[in-house]
Amino acid sequence: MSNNPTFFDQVYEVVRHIPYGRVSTYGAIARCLGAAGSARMVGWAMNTSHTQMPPVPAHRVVNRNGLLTGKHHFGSPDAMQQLLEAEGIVVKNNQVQQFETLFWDPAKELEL
DNA sequence: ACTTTGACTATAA
DNA sequence: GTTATAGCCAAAG
Repeated sequence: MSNNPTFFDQVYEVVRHIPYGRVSTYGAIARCLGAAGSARMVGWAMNTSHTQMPPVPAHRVVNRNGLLTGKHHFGSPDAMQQLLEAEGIVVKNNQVQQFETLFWDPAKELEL
């Protein structure tokens, strides 16, 4: 158990706190961790999220435009969209509809 | 220890 | 509306 708590672990925890049927963005998560600007690190953390336990609902994390940028990193390129649709989220052209309504800001909902 | 990368974001043209 | 470029920062190779 030589795991040292890293930036990644913080990302995983925040992503797990994303409620059902909601989505968040990399920048919002990074900013919540006090690392505003490190949005790329959040995405990279997701890359190793599959090695984390419990699994991280990475499908609820999209880019700032509500676009499913990381869908290619799932088992199937459409897995992410199907997961989102399974939660009642409407996805069209790889973009989350009503994104601003479904957007869940950890720094606002979690920290408040 | 150094270089490359990467599921981003913001601004500019 | 798009495309291009720069900034960003921490982990992986």
